[in-house]
Amino acid sequence: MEYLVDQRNIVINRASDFDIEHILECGQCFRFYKIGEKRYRIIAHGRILEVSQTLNEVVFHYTSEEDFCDIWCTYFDLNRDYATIKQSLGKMNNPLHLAVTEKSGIRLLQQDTWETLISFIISQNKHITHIKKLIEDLSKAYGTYIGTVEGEKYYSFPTVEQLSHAEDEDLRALKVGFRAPYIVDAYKKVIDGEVDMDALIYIPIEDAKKELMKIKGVGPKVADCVLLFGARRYEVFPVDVWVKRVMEYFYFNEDTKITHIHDYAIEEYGNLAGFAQQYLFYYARDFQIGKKKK
DNA sequence: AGCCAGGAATCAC
DNA sequence: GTGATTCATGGC
Repeated sequence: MEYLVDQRNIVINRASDFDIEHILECGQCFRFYKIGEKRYRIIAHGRILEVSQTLNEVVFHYTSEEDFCDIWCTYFDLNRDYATIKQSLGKMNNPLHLAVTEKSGIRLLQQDTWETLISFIISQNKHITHIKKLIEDLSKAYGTYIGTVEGEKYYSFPTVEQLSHAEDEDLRALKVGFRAPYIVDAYKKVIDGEVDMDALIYIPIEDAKKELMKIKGVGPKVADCVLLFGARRYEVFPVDVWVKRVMEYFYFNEDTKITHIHDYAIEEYGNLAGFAQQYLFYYARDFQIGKKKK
């Protein structure tokens, strides 16, 4: 996308298929804070960024042209043509058309694989609000101090090395509960090379999934999330409670096994499965699709 | 107040 | 191999 440099702000006019609220609130990332209407503070790649959006423009605040080109352009996936993706998905069937229309500003962030691994290990059986808190606490305890904005101190997500200083009991003190040994197993296997995070980007998708599932506490769903949100493997389809509900609601009309939903979606959506999943997930969660009323 | 959460390990058969 | 139970915690 074309952009302007305005002092320390980068301004994108007529940003297409970009809604900062959709991008951040769709459940793919956790380290962001809403500080106003369509204005967010984001912690990523060891930096603090603010993004605001109005009808005509998106502004990346307090950054440089260098960081915008080297980091944020990639992070926000700005060079991908989402209009074509949505067009392809939208004409597949009605539910997808509905989801991509309603959540038209989603872009899949290119996040750090290590951060997504630990984040989604933590995510299991938890509400998103609590996941965000735990990741923030983990960053405060083991990450690097980045800076202070409006009296608030911010810390980067801990590296493998930094997190390796946390023992099981330290992690339990941070209230990660039964996930503590999972986090320990993750950094051990990454440090000793038993799990190669860098290879996830290019090895065959089934091998990549198996590689991640060597780690205790990493099953099919967490592995798929790491591959989709960190390793930009768009051919996966993570199935969580919301995706299960929305797929049953729109496609199956009865209780359906997760494995069947997964295999069906992979077949149906092909190399756009990951994108389809994210539109569906956000749509389902926002509108509480398929959730039992009290 | 109690239910449930962007699941996975473990156990029972 | 499939299905039920358990796990730790707190937001809603």
